[in-house]
Formats: sequence, structure tokens, C-alpha cells
Amino acid sequence: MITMLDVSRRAGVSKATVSRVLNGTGQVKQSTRDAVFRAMEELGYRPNFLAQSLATRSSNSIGLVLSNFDGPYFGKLLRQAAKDVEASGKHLIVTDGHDTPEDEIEAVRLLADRRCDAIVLYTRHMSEAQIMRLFETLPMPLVVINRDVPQARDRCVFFEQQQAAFEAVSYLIGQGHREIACITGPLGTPTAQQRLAGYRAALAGHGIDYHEARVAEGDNKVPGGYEACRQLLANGAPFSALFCSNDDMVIGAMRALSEAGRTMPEQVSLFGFDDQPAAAFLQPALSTVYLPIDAMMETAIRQTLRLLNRQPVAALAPFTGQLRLRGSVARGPFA
Amino acid sequence: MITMLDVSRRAGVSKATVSRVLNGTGQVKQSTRDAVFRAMEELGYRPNFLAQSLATRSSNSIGLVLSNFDGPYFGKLLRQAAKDVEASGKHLIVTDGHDTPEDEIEAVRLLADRRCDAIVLYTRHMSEAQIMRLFETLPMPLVVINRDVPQARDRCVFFEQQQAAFEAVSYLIGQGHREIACITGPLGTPTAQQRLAGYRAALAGHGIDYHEARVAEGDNKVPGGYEACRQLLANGAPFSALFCSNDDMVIGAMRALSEAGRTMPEQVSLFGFDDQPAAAFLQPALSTVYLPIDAMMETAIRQTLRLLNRQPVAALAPFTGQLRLRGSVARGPFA
DNA sequence: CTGTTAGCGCCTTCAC
DNA sequence: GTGAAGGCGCTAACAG
Repeated sequence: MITMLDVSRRAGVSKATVSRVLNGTGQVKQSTRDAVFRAMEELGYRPNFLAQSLATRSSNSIGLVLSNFDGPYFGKLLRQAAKDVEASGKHLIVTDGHDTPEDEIEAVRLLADRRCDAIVLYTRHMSEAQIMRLFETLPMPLVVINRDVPQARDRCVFFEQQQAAFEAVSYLIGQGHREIACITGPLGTPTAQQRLAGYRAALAGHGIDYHEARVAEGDNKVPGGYEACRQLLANGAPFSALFCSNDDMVIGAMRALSEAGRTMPEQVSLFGFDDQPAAAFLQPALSTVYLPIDAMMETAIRQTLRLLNRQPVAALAPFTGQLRLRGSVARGPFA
Repeated sequence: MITMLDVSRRAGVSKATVSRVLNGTGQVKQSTRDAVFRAMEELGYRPNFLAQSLATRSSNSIGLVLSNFDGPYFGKLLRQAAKDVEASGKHLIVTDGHDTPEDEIEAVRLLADRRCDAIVLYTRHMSEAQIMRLFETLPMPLVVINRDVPQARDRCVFFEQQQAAFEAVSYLIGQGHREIACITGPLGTPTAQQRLAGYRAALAGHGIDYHEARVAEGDNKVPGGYEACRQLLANGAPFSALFCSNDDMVIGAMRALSEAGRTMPEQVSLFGFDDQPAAAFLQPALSTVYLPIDAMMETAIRQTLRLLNRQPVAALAPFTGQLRLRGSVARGPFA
């Protein structure tokens, strides 16, 4: 491994000078600058990132921890993050939270140990208290996605899950449905709870009774949606519409429904959540809630950079859902 | 930020001793060990990862670069990598290659600058020469996924793309299809080229002429599959089966076909590639090629660790496809 | 403009 | 068993 010392010797200057041309700091005569560059070139020198970071106490990178690498719109989210971070001239370093609060915290700590300049945390599991604790103990800025911590609204980017679910189900009701089934996500996660709450609120708001037999818990995955839907069918409580906590589960549910001889959307209308790329191409084309994850991530990164630069920051506005209405919803029996 | 020096003072010992108990190296009296631990605890000490790495010249982490964060089975792949790497007590650090050879190389270099102990590269774009150059210049072990470099079979984990495509299309032919259309991936990538080559080889092997009008280039995404399929339909060359370079494009194609009034699998049989989670739940259930990405990633990590530990390594066997036969293929007109 | 001198926080001989 | 001292590779005053 060739070091700055090697370069300095080859160019006949001191390490300090090499450092100067490397970082473009201070004044260096053009001729010696050239000499240094040439030496670096000839030796194939690459600065040692660790040494640089240690000396400057800044790794010029921001860390991102995701609750689970294999989440639904995870790829999109990651791409957006990479793009925005790199646009700022910094590096992105990503870590997986293994879908448990402990590991999510540990992941954050690891990034902190790595001296990331700032950290962005997309959590599905941490409690508000745990997040607060991080806010208080971390020596670098932290921005949280997907959770609302009222005491730190300037560092929280979140989505009005319940409201969006409420609107989706209200739409179904508006179309004449009253017997509406629901497949939830893992009920251990706030996100799934909130979407379920939105479903319940919509029913309640329209004077429709809540029936346990019309609700099944899924795992946000395709096969899970299939199983949950079979459960629903087995329960025997009739339904003319089905609201799912995400699009993937709708795909599974569609198969269960068609195996049961139900036609869609005639006999069963469908509503999803996420608006994943395939949604518009399913048959029937899926009505769903659009989740502006790229915008959310962009906001998160932008705010993070602000905090990093000690610019004034204001509370962030919650993101709201947007219904994408497509062919999967037909008029219901009460239209 | 509290350092080792703080801990040493608090515990009334030297930095060296703190270092010893931290790393479990050397002999330390139990009582002083306890004192040190207590001091670390009380101060909330966390070792500075950068300083550690710089001093030991090892970051205890392995780097992974992916051609594109938003690839199809990307999440699965990443999860597997994280799991295997962490099982070895190291950290995983991931980077995006932005789907260009230059950025893929740059990403590798960045990881090298970070002094990763080893690097795993999943590339879609780099040429063999570029990969060879990396093999020669990187100071740490490199293992490549998804590319076969004959001179370095012990560091290449790859899949027999062409053979798998050949088998899939041969199966269609065996079922009585002769007019078989094909939607390829981006033809700039070796993967797409190889799958197309497999398609052509299968046709040729069965004495069937190749028709350009039955081939359209897609982009591996759902909407791209839709567009490509419409193109195929517009071309006017009839086909009783459609082979797609990946499952996502099949989803798009299915919509185009049904919009054109084609029934599946009766009028058009379908075959995909990837066996993504939704494949078995589409209607008709999709026949596709299973790609053992987790096994491939596991192999890659395992081999990487071997190289790291200077254990003897042998050439890696290529991975082969496995057909998942489901309802999307009906008997063809020549059955 | 450029070189010298101290660190950054930790590990690691080498003595005691 | 423990401490002192030097070094990992680079940056950052401070002098000239």
C-alpha cells in the first residue's frame, strides 16, 4: 500500500504539500502541484480513507439503516438515498436492522462508531422512547423515517398511514361497499396497526360494524396474502371488497379469490397499498395508495444535510397518501 | 466523544491495559479488568472504529457492490449477504454501482479505500478485462458474482444463463410450440445477451427459424414488458408462446396480451425467469427459471472468507438453472 | 508558497 | 500483569 509519504518523496516535497494538493487547501505553486499529481499518478496513490477520517473527525459519509433489506419498496428507497447523498458529495453506507428493534439500534450504533457524519434511520420496530434515547445520545444528527416523534418533528419524516387507509376504505364505502374485508400487515408493527386503525375508523365513521371475521393478519408478502385470504374465505363472513395493507398481499389474495371462484372486481373489489410497479398492470388494475417514498427519502436526506451544516431547520410536514384509482374497484351492492 | 484515554484515567490504568481488556489480548488481572469494564460502562465508551482499523490495518468488514440497488431479487440477495457476513463476525458495507461499468469500478475502489478486508462484486456491466484489472490491482481479495472469468474461476460465482434459457425454451418446444416470441432484457448486458442466446440456441437446435419480429427488447421492468409485448403484437408475427428474460416483464406482457384479447395459457403460453415470490401466484401460475441467488451469494461470501483467511480455494462450479413448471404453459399447436 | 510539528484514537512491541 | 513509547496515514496550525 503506497502512502502519502511515498508520494511526497517521489515528488520531492513534504507530506503537507501533498495533502494540500490532494485537498485543494492552501496555495501551492502550479509546478509543484503538477509534480505531485504526477507522482500520485505514477505510484497509483489512493488516499487512506480511514486515516483521513480519523484526522478530520469526519468520514464524509452518511449512514442509513433500514429495518429490513428485503422490504417492499426498499430498492426504490435505497436508490433515491444513494442518489441524493452522492449528489451532496458524500458517501452512503447502508445497514440492515434485521426487523428487530434491538438490531435496529445496534445498526445505528455501528454507524456511529464508524463516525458517520449523520444517520438516517428507517425503522419499523423501535418505540418512541428508544428513538428519543438515540436522539439524545448520538453525537451526530439523526433523522428518522416512518415514525412520528412529536418532540422532534424537525427530524421525523413520516406518512399519515391511518389517514390514507381511512381514505381508501372510505372510497370503497362510497362505491357502495359495506362488507369490507381487510388483510393487515404484521400487527407488531406500528405501520400495520395504523393502517388497520384507518380501516376501522372508516367503518366506524360510516356506521358500519367491525367484524373480526373479516380481518386477517398477513406478513406483507405474497404467500402471506394468499393464506390470509383463504382464512377470510374460510371464516364465512361475506365481503364484497377487500382492503390489503400492501400490494404484494393483494397478489396472493387474488389467487385465493379466483381459486374460490370469486370474480374481481365484480364479486370482490380490491384495494392495496404502496402502488408498486406491478399494481397498474395486474388484472384488474389495482387501486391502491401511492406512497411517496422517494419524496420522503429526499426530504430526509435534505434535512439531514441541513442539520449537518448547522442550517436552521423547521418541523417537517407529514406526507399524505394519494389514492390511485384503477379498475379493481367496482360498485358495491349498496351503491 | 469519550476516548480510551478517558477510560484509562477513570479506571486508574494505562491506555494499553484498556486496549487489552477491550480486545481480550494479553493477560489482565481480573480485578483491573473489572475496573476497566466498569469505567467503560460508566462513561458509555464506544471504541472508535476508524482508529481501530487504522491501527490494525483491517476494518473487519467486507464490502459488497451491486450493479443497481433496485434490481429484481436484490433484496433477497442483500439479506443473504448480510446474514452470512455477520455470521462471520464481520460487517457488511454495501454500495451501488449505478448500472454503469465506470461506477461499478469506482464503487469497488471506494470500498478499497475504506480498507475493506475483502470485496464482493455483483456486476452486470463490467467487461472481463475490467474485472481482470481489478483482480490484479486490488490489494484485498475480490470475488465476482454473475460473471465468468475463466482465468479466475476460484473467484467467480456465476449462473449458466444461456443453458437455463435453452432449457426453458426447449421445454416450450417440447410442449408443441414452434412460434415462440421472446422479450429480452437490456441487450447491453451480458445476462440479457446470454438468455437471448439460449433462446436462439433452442430454436436452432430444433430446426426452427429465428424471426426478428418475434423478439423485442425490454428493460427488465413491468411497464417495459408491457411495451415490448405490444410491440410484439404489433409486429404481426403470430406466436403461441412467450419467453421473457425475467418475471417482472411477464407481468407487463400478460396485461398487453389480455388487452389484445389473447387468453393465457390457451392462446399464449408464458415462461419467465427468476421465480420471484409472486410467480407462483399469478394467474396462470408462472412457469419460470429458478435462480439460486441465495446459494450463490452464500457461496460467494464463503469463498471470500476463505480467501481472507488464506485457506486453499478451488475453482467454483457454475450454478445451473432449475425449471419451475406451473400452469402458464399449455400444449402448443404442434403437440 | 512550503516544511515542521503535533496530534486524531487506537494497537503493539518492549521493558519493568 | 502493566506502563511507556512509537506508529498506522493523514490533516492542521504555525512558522518561515
